[in-house]
Amino acid sequence: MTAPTRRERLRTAAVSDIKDGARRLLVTGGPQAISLRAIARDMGMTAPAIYRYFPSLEALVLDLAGDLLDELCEHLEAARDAAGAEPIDQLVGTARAFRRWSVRHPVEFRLVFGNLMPGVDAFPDDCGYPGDPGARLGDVFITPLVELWRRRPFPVPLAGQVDAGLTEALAPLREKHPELPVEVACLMLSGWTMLYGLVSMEVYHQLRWAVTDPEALFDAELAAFLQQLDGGSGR
Amino acid sequence: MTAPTRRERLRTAAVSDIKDGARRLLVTGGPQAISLRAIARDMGMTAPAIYRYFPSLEALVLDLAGDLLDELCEHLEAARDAAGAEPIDQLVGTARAFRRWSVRHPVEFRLVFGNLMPGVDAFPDDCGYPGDPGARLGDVFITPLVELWRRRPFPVPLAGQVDAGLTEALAPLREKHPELPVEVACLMLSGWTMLYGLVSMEVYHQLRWAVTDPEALFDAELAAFLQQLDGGSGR
DNA sequence: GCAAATGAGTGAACGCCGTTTACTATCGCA
DNA sequence: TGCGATAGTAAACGGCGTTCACTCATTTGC
Repeated sequence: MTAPTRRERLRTAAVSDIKDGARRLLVTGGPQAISLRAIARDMGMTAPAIYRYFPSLEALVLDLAGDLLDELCEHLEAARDAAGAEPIDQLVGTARAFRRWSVRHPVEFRLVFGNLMPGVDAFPDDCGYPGDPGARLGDVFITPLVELWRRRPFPVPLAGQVDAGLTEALAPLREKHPELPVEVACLMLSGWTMLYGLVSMEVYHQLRWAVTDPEALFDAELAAFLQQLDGGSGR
Repeated sequence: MTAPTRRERLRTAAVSDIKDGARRLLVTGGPQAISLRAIARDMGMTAPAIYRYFPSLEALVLDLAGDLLDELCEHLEAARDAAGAEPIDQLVGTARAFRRWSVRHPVEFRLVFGNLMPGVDAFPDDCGYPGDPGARLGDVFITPLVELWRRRPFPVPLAGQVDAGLTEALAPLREKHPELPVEVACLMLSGWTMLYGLVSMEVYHQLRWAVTDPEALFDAELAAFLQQLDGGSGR
């Protein structure tokens, strides 16, 4: 690892200037407002210059989405680490942080999770390799849950009710966490579905017909879910 | 109601031709591929002619989204009515039909639920007035559940655990269905969250990292939810 | 039956956009 | 000092939504 040359410094500065401009446009005008010409205008440049740094607009947006996902993951990891040593507290903190970030950054949430372009997606089909941002997001939630199960296996609902077909269908998830019984994997997915469903409905304003304060609903559903993981510990 | 004039017939025919073209572009190229010029080209016309029928591209897409939502609702109502007289069977049929339609029409699902443009949304903030397509979608699921509760109130989880804040937050939903206890309203929302979350994750390919066969997971989660509504009936 | 009004459609234009190409000036290194 | 790599430019192409002035057929009212 050698010191970056002057050229390299200028280049990375330009790259981050471009991405800053893209994000500014994203936040003020939505994903559609990101355009090479507008970014270049803001920087006092012409549009073709950006092609020295990104092969296309789509590549730029993809890169930006990756940064945003990283930012979200750091936010979540910080919240988890600040929540104390109890895995269940870590789950509460991480879930609340996920909602908070999403509600405060609705446009960014849309870019990362909204499947706006093919390829811009927090969940690539194959997110197995280490360092993959999708896997990183998953791990923030999975790690405390696995630790909770390791410390004190809780009485899992539906024990023994999961049939062979579902067991086989869950193969990708189970390969990554062979230590978990299939019922726990199932419970985990159900929790993630609830979390993702509630947050995206709130971000997209699809709960207003039913609920005035989405946070109250979120906290209640979160508590109900965690109760399932808390086999008679008397909390 | 008088018979439509020749002019009116030609006009409605042109309108539906335009929307057919828009949908064809939507299905083959995604929401971004809908363009006035492409629609006009397919019809052997020029783009400005479409402004005789729609005030803007956005209005056209909004109209198309409304049609698609109606189509989905009809699909769901047909499935519900075909599921027999038992409310719980109706819920199974409707939920499965929702997943089926969404998986088979992923681009349409995206246009209706994906919040692509401000205003294109199955869930307007105020969907109270009768005939509203958003309310119609809700009713397909709510009606059987209300009927189930009317026939045989089931032991509801969390009975008495819902605090005043959540009760107040659920006001919009409860005003529409005052006969339901707040715990049932809460359960209903939790079911819808699961349904919507699972289906949109499947449509957006955000489950591939965990599951090979999303239908198996869907059926399992659906069964687990319905079990909560089925207080000891021994089904 | 004929003139006026209405409606549908066209072509040209404006200002956006992504992207490519050819060209120029600058920077870093030998 | 000179040379290659790099960053930037201007011009152009084709596509887009939208507006405007205009033509032509159809309908309507007298």
